[in-house]
Amino acid sequence: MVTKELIRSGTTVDALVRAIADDIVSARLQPGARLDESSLALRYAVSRTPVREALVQLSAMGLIDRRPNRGAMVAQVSDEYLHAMFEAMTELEAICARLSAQRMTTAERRELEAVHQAAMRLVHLGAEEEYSAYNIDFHNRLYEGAHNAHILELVAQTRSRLGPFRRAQFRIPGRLAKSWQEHDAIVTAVLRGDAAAAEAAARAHVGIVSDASSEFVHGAREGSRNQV
Amino acid sequence: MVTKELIRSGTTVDALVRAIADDIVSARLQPGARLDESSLALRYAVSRTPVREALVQLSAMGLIDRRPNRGAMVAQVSDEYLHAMFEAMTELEAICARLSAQRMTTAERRELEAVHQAAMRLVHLGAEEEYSAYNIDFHNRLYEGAHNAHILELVAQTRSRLGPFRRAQFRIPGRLAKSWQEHDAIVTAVLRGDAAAAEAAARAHVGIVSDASSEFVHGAREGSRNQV
DNA sequence: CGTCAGGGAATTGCATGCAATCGCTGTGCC
DNA sequence: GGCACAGCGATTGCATGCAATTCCCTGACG
Repeated sequence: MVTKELIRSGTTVDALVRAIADDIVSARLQPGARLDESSLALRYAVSRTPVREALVQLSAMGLIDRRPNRGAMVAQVSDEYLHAMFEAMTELEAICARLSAQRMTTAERRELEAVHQAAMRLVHLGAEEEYSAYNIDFHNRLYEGAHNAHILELVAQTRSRLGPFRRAQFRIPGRLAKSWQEHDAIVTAVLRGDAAAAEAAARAHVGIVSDASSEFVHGAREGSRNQV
Repeated sequence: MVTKELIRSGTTVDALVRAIADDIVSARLQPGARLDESSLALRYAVSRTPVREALVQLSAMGLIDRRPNRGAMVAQVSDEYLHAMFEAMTELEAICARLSAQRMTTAERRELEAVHQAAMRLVHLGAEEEYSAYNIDFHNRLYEGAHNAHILELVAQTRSRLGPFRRAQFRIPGRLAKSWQEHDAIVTAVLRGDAAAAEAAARAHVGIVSDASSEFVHGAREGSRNQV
């Protein structure tokens, strides 16, 4: 393992959290991998103290599991818990869509539609990378449109924990067009201020994403069963 | 400030987290109060290292705010954010009620009804303390009946952060009977497996609790306005 | 041959010490 | 009289060292 330069923007601990979280979300560190303090300290050229604090934070985020006197490991997410997170995400998306339909300002609605319409081009081009960026932007707008800071936090948390299981969503053929059409249904309902329709559309949308990701996960795991 | 004996069941850090969190939730430590590491270390007769780790955890829980090189203070919750938390709680309760109606096992349904029916006596007696315990039990059963571990976590988090603002709910005259009747509507719907009715009943119930607590908070603050 | 007890290495948990940063106060200048 | 800057005290941030716990390996006994 090569020694890494730590980008110290802010405190050392924050930088460590970002670095390790990134390694986990990007699957460079796989679930179950042990994280011993000395190695991490050596690797990032810091002492064990900030490493420990970073591990505490990562544990609070749910990205790692820490047991007293037993060290830390990348969180093992059971199939059951993974399903629970996707289900929770579906519910949160539905709530945000409903509240967005009720509460978005005129400016927010206008921008949502603009971003969404602009993305139609990406579908035709089949630009997966760019569409993925738009997809994140689109959902963030729905989360923020709900005008509820706490729900925004719950969403952010759940999303970050789902991070390791979200890749390759748009690799499935035809997924881009389907996603855009589902977004379109949400946008239409939100613009009309139709809360019930927005909620229903959001629920249908995320449900499909969940299924796709879930299948991917099962494939990648090659049938192994894990527990929390 | 008197030195406290720390009940070390588990690790020192966990005990510290529990002790400090309890002080915050029980309002012995008021929002905005500074938490300097040396004082806490002295007070609980430990070194600054475990205190720091405890503060990191409390910060992750949202109970305190920590700024680099500036120390920690008990979280200042703005009225807006407080409202957001109550609204989020309403949504979570609604989800749990709906899922409980769909998913509770026969045993869970039976126990829910038994606990609920037994509490009728407490209403007649006006036993606020005991009713409060039943209330927590009742809601926990709904949260667990949803059979979704992640949503359970989101609920636990939100509840703990709402802790400081939840006291004295049942001091309002007639609140016990009203609460029980609202519970009754939820129980009836859940037992029937009527998801929509359960969700609606839960939404109505928590909404009222929120209002009651919110009023209490405003009174206690004597009109002072805070920010996150 | 399997099981259990004991000892040692490795790792975590906590204490302590030093360096760095922040905020406050006092002084000088405009 | 007010504002800016420098120095100082206090507090946080990080490094290091020691104590405590766990885990694993070895060996003896059933």
